[in-house]
Amino acid sequence: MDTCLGNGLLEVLPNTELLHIKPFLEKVELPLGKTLYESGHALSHVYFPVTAIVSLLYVMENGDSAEIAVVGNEGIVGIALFMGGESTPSRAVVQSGGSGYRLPAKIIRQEFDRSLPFMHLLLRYTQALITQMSQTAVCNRHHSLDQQLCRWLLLSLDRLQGNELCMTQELIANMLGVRREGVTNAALNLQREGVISYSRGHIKVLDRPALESRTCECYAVVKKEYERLLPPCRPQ
Amino acid sequence: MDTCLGNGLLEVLPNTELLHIKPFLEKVELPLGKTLYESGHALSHVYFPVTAIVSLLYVMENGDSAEIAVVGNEGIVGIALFMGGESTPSRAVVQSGGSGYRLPAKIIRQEFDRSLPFMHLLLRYTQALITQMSQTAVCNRHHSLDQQLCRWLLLSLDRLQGNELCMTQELIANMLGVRREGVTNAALNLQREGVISYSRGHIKVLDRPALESRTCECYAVVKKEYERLLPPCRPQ
DNA sequence: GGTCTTATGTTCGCTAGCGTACATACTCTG
DNA sequence: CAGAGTATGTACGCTAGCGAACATAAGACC
Repeated sequence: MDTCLGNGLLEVLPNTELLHIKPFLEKVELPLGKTLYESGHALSHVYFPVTAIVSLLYVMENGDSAEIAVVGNEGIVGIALFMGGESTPSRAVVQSGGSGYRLPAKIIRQEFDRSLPFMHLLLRYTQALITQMSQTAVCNRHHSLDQQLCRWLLLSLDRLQGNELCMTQELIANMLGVRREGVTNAALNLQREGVISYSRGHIKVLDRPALESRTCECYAVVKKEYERLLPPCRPQ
Repeated sequence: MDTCLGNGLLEVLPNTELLHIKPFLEKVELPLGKTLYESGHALSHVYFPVTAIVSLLYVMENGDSAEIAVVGNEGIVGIALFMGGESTPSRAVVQSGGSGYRLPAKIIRQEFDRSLPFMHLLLRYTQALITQMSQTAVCNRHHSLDQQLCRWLLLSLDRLQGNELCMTQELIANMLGVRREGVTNAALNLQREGVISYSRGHIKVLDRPALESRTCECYAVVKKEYERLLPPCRPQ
């Protein structure tokens, strides 16, 4: 079925609009660790993740990094292409391997300018993304590593099927911009309480409500904003 | 002169586009502390600051706050109106009193959808704003209060004429999301070195290069991105 | 089955920034 | 010019998270 592309943005797109870009949509595998674009480099495609999750992260001069936002099958990677900048000072890395679609830069720009519904959809998504970025800033400022780990797990979980994710503590530390030992500590706390079980890169979430009760308000704010701005299914 | 509106976005707008919105542009005073919009409330206008500076900040449930970004005469306040969300989970507060223009929600939406040049301009600005937000997240994660104060002073300075700004340490602390005492400390350091002089809400920057050398890379990243995305003057 | 690599756990001293409490000092107002 | 209010300076103990060094353990590879 054409309607079951697996990416939220593509799925809510009216059929006429979808037909325009369909010929140029290319299914791609997005293996863990793959860099979709590099800071300052012009983008060649936008990506619509399906089962993959992509992290937008900023890498500092000294190598330290921090995640700005995360994109899954609800969104699109490469907003700079239709926003007009061609590039951003951040990097996009596949945080959880999977599949997705990509669309050449030229096509997305054409369609964006041509079709108001398409444009409005992408802009609403962009606004949701902005909220996520803002909340990341707030969270980085005010909340504990424990809380942030919960938020991060929940955001990732929402973008996956199932309750398991493959991710070493080292990688999570990179995303959160903290020490690996800090993540170990926070993860142990959660494990001791039976909220998750962790083993060499495999995290199983055993008690999601507990995770939600331990995280800060940031998670709920972002989630609510995504729900408000992005209707869950294609209009009939 | 029509070309001397004093707001960067309005000034680079082609004449034909400017004529469309001119009748609806209303000059307004923006006194210090005025709230232009409140978290979650639908916006009635967008604002184009001229001599004022506006802070976008998030206020947490417990009252703590954190600045997400700052907007001066290079930008526009209320992007949610054309991005499609109508509201945001943040608040816009005048951080430095002055003047500006405002435009009714309906007009900005109309013009945005009608005129591609106008749309592209606003979207490029929005991308610059996104960079500022991202960098705020990074800075909150990795940099010291001293560095962040320098960044904040520079960002504010860039949006003002002259080298003086009116701002108590209490207010700066609110923006940065830190304790007032922390700001006192950082400001004292700068004062001792002759970089600034501080007196009851009046900050004079005595040595801007010194300020730039003490701040983190975040300031330069944001500044460069604004320069890249927003041409400095109206095309002839 | 032994070795190598990678992932996770543990420890220790250190520092930035927090929370709190209070001291000073400028400025406005009566 | 005295007193109130506001802005800034100072001090002290506390904690989260850092940096570094090292210990254990689970797969992976031969």
